[in-house]
Amino acid sequence: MNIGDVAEASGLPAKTIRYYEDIGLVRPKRGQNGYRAFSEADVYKLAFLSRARSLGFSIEDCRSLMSLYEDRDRASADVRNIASDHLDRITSKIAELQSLRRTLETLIHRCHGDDRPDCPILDDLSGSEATQ
Amino acid sequence: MNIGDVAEASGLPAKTIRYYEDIGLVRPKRGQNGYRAFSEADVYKLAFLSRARSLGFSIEDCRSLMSLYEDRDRASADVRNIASDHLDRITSKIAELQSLRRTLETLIHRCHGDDRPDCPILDDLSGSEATQ
DNA sequence: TATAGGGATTCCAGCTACTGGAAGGTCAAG
DNA sequence: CTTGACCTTCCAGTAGCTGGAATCCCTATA
Repeated sequence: MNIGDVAEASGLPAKTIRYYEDIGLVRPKRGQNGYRAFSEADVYKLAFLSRARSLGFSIEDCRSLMSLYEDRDRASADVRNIASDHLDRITSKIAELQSLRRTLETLIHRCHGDDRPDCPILDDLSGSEATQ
Repeated sequence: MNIGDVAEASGLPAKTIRYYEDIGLVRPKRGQNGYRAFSEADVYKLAFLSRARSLGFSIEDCRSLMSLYEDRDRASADVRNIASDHLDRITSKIAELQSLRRTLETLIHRCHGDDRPDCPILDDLSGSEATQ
């Protein structure tokens, strides 16, 4: 299979697939013409990567998950740890963004938003008023 | 004021302040020794930037906010628009992360997390089961 | 057979917003 | 005069791609 077909099958752009090869996530063979020749297993791996990335796992997480996936003797706890850590990061990111949102909502609410020049948002940013 | 003092006063690392000068967010004068010589206004600007960045505004947002801040005739609506757009981005990011979190929670919950090799998380990633 | 197109290849650069580090200049204290 | 803290510039790297240029390969049609 050529890269174009694999791109379609895995849902990843060809550019991304080349990049994944660069960083050693997949190692397709090469045909005589120099084209990458992907096996079914490669396509599978790329689909796996696509799904894992869409779940927000980092490339390094994906690398670990892939090697666990390929290790038929791994403990499911290892996988769960990676996922749990990821979940924790997501949870704190959500909390952080929610706090930000509350602050912004307050500021926006206080700003009359017309063509007068005085603006509580800028006042807050400049430190002349304490918010948050 | 030298960069070290400004760093302390504004809460930004010296490296970051130099970077902000590079990209034209501040333009401190220079002393005879080549050191940056920051005015009170510069310190003010940097504190403004620090606060805006901590609220998650992008550098380009900050650039706009700063120029609005310096324009005594600007309409508060302009500021409010930037802040509202930012709020919208934050809101959708939160929703996205929450959806991710739900999926991950489900997967983690289904994984027994012991030293047996079978793992629903990897099964999902490999596409052998439909989740989400 | 020439050519046109659609793919494939490599490599280089750029995105965001810094951050680390090296090599060196400056200043104040002792 | 030396020491150490501070400052300078410049280069490279972070994450994860993405765009683009120059070139090559394959297939089909005139």
